[in-house]
Amino acid sequence: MSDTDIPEATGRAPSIRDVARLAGVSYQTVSRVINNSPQLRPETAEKVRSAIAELKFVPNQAARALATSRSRLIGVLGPRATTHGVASMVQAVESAARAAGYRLTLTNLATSAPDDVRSSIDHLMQQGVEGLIAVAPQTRVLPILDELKLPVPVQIVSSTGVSTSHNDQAAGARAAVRHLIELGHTRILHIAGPRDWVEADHRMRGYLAEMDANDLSPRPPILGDWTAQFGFEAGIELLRTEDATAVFAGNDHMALGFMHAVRAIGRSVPEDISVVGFDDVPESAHLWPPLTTVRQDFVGIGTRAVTDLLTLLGESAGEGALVEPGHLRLIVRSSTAPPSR
Amino acid sequence: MSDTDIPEATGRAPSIRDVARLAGVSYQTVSRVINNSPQLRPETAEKVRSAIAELKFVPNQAARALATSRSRLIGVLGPRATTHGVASMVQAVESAARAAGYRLTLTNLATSAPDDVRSSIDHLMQQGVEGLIAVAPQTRVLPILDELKLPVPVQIVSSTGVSTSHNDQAAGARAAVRHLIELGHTRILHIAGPRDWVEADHRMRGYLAEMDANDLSPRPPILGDWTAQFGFEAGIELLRTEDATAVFAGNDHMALGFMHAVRAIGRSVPEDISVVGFDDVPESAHLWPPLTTVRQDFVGIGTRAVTDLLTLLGESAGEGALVEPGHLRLIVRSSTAPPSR
DNA sequence: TATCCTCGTGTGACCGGTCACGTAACAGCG
DNA sequence: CGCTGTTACGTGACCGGTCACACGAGGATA
Repeated sequence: MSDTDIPEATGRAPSIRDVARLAGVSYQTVSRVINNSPQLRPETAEKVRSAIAELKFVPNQAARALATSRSRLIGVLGPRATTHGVASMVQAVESAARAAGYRLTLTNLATSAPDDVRSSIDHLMQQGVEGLIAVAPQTRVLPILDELKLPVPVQIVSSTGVSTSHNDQAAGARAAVRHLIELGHTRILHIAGPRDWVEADHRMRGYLAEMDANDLSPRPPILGDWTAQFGFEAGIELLRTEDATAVFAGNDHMALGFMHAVRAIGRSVPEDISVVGFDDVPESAHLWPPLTTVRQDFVGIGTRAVTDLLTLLGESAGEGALVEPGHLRLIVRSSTAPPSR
Repeated sequence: MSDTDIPEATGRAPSIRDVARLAGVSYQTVSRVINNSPQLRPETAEKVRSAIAELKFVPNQAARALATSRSRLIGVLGPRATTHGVASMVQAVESAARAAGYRLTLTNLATSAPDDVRSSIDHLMQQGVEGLIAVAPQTRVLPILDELKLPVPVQIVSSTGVSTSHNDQAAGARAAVRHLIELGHTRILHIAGPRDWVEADHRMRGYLAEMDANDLSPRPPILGDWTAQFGFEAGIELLRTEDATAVFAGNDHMALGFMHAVRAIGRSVPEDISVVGFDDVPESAHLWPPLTTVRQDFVGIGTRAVTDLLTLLGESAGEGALVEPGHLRLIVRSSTAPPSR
């Protein structure tokens, strides 16, 4: 407001040198202020800060990245899915990353074909990401990730658990199947997720393991695509050919579609057939009948993936230490009951 | 493979000067190759390309952004919602942006409180985004966007339609309500979305307008939060106090919760009460009863938002011209029927 | 044969920060 | 009073690209 009303009518955005000139200091001092270096007289810092405010100066991240060779960018590789689980995990990743001062760049796989995967990863790498988070990757994505030998750390975040080590995912599936067994069911089917999803695989293995542990013979799982539509179609088919009293579906959507099929052929859940889902999407409590399912801590998993990745990046664990994501938990509602026959 | 097996054991990534040295040309020539300038002898280009391949050279985007003052970055401001609609739009935005050679950076609003919104937008601006896409913003976000006078173009993408001009959103709501009226319903309730969502507002207005146009007195809409849980609770309450034969819910989830409430008090859909939703999430066809709803072209809307933004950024419209997103369409299923009384 | 133009390529400066120093001013100390 | 150490700041080079321009070779033209 001293000499001109408009401090800078120019086209380009102000740089630290513009700020320095206005504040009457050197550009290095401005740099110190924006990095809050302790070695500054408070009055100097204040002068600079007001110059920054006056010019509406915003540090140029590209320049900073260039000078420091640190992009503070994390790439997210998401699947082509619009489910509650995936969206929750992505959001959790975003807020955790932002809280830690990292930016996020997002790509979604068009398909899981190797070329697509490679091109998505390329796109991320070209941006100079410092780390990669693969959200709920299909199994065929993993070998590609390996084979590419990326120069940055990669973290997998799936409901399988953050790292491949604690896959209590299978445990969740076993709990679901055990619940059915304890109710007295013996002829239990499994509608699984797509062949190439890690989650699908683990849940299927949980089903097989639990059946086996109880000396029940599992039926070969049907491989679906996570959609209610598939659950419906598979249900129509299965109910014609199989004589089962219970079904464990790989996710809530397929369970929903299956329940539709049960009704469509004039039978009912849980009187004629029990159904268990997986995920506990927010709608599951309100389906008809309310769905017994396995709840997951999507947010905890996503958050944990970021803290783990940051550790890999040599970031101090920081506040909050490492929070263990909540465990999988069986939620019993009314889609399951003892068999009537 | 000539002198050393490992072309470059060094720590830093190769730069155009490294490539130039290996190819025996100047760094400028390398720059021309990666920008495929036409003024190059094919053999020279080939030499450079093989050097690039050998060194696994990847252009540094930060340096490029710095030199050109173009970040080719688009910021996405998403709401805190994990719904199918939002996720679809974000994915559509992502693939359209990538196809046009832009990168994407993502932020999710923790809440719609002004400070949160400002901080999210700041975070995006600090990254030097060239444009902003606000996905399904709450109404209170819009004035903030205005007030901030951002130096970059902003595009809203909501099911309201891409720009504020073609909000056939209200038309979708009117079609839903008209459907109920044509079936013979007169006492029609509306469970709306949250007060501060643009979508909620438009759908509510559509409800009011259509009731009015048919000389029916609308009941004051209940403002919900998009969740099935709310639909359930509101249903329990409404069914006790109101004497209606039909309900138009602001989205499918609330409709689902409402149907749960209807059953919970021992009545049934559509015999005792008809229900219409909005969005047509993939599950709606498999609910019990299958839900009459209004389908939206989320992907079309998201894609269109990007092409519009790119036009604002002075990008040639490019191939594919401007595709008009599909219109809203009423999908009649079995949750609606003529009133029995 | 001198002049001009075009094509293909090289040179220096610059984008906006950061880093490693250099250097005044002032204190404490023997 | 000279020496060293610390504090608070300034200077030059550099990160890895792009841009404007320079320049030599060769063909067309006068």
